[in-house]
Amino acid sequence: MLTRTLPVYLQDASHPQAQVCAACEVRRNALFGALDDASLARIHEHIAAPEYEADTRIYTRDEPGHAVWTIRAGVVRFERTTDRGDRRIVRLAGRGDLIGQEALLRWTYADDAIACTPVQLCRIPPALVEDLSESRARLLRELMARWQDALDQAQGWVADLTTGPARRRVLRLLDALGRYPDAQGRIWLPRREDIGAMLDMTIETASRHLSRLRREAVIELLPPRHARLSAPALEQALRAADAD
Amino acid sequence: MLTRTLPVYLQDASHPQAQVCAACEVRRNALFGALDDASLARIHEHIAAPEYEADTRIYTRDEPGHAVWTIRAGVVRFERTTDRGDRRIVRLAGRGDLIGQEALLRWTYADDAIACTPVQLCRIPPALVEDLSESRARLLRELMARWQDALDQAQGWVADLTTGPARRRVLRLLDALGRYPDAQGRIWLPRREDIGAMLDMTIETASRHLSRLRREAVIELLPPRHARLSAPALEQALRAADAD
DNA sequence: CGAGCCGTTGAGGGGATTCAAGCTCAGTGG
DNA sequence: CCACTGAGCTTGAATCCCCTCAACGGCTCG
Repeated sequence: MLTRTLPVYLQDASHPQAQVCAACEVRRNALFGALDDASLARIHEHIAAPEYEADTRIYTRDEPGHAVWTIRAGVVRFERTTDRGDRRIVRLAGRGDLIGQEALLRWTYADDAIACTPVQLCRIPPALVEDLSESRARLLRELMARWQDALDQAQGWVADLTTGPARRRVLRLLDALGRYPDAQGRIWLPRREDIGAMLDMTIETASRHLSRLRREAVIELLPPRHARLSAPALEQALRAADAD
Repeated sequence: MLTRTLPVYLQDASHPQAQVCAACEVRRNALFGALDDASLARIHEHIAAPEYEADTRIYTRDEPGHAVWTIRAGVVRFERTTDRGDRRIVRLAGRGDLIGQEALLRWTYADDAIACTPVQLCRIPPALVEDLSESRARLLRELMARWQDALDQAQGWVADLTTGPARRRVLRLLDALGRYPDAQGRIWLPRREDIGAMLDMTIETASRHLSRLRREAVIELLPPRHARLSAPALEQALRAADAD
């Protein structure tokens, strides 16, 4: 059955994974669809095809990334735990998607990856991809790092800025804005309408909470569009909001 | 002043951008920090250093990407408009960050990028990066595409699944899950607790809205963990929820 | 059969939205 | 100089949606 769909020169390849890879129905949509059959033949022996049951963990956040995977079947979810302690699912991935790309940078995984349904994967060692891109490796690594940073930020945004009551979301936004101070140590404070667009709340709710934080001496409003934060007060307020 | 910090062989380079690039204080953290001075000298003449005032647009969603930028100073926000018509800010970027990476794939931009504060940028044509990575171009392109897809999904998650009242968020989740049907045309339906973790709501709220959608014949619950959607009813319910 | 997990439904309270009024401030023109 | 205007922000009151707390039913499994 299977061999009838294989190119002739692969029909009696020594390694059994050769047939699995060459016949893979998602290959044309998957990462290694970009490779020709000859290149594929060189690497297929290093690729495993593990399966996971529903609700089993594929990898764990902060764990060193030893593999990147392609999803051949099933649904995978990415989870994070907020400082407040509650679990947030920040993304889903399905057939044809690539997961654990951090491993190509030799980074630790940025999320917990867990099977939602029974899943079939292709497990690819990072060295395999690195071997294929020998030149300008440093620039490419930098580029991939930027991409991963952006993705990490986007997922962190979900976990931090869309979670919990309005006061907590405002505090976390101020914390994030505190990382971009200007020369005078002030932060850029968005218009209330923009805060609403960031945190999914009305301008009235944003205004009420900022006013309250001003009365609590967490923030000093410096209109227009600027403010000064009290780092200790902010940290304390964040801990209080996360504790509850 | 400036020339004193330059390597000798660059001090009298013909193109003025040579000095700007070589002296750039963010260079060691920025994308082209990975390049040596010789490579940098070859490309600097193609890099512009534009500035934007606050609240001006750097690029627009769906516009063909003709450049990728590094942020030298200031804060940039990424915006999307939900189907419902409201504006959502899905990410911020600051000094040292790379924005508009889609352009390296010759894709259109995935978001509106707008300056929050006055910003100083480095504008890099995609051809420059492509010239530097001649071999295995297709695999690298595939890889970058995966990265961008993941980022796009993460930002779309913010815009779609964390916006608006609970009923709307549940509907959008069902719509997303509808893209991963199994062989019987059923979808994987998360446990109520997982729906809560995805949409930032309690299991009771998730259950109430699913029950209501069942009574409205939008969804047929097939416990455990599965369901069947009525595509037309779902679409109609989505439009109704977005209209309001 | 009882224990435990998962899901559903109800009652009550609290927080966010909605609707509305009034404020500051910059720009404009009488 | 000051009235006028409009944008942005603040504050209040009423409403509504969602959360909290609680009880209960179906199901699996020891």
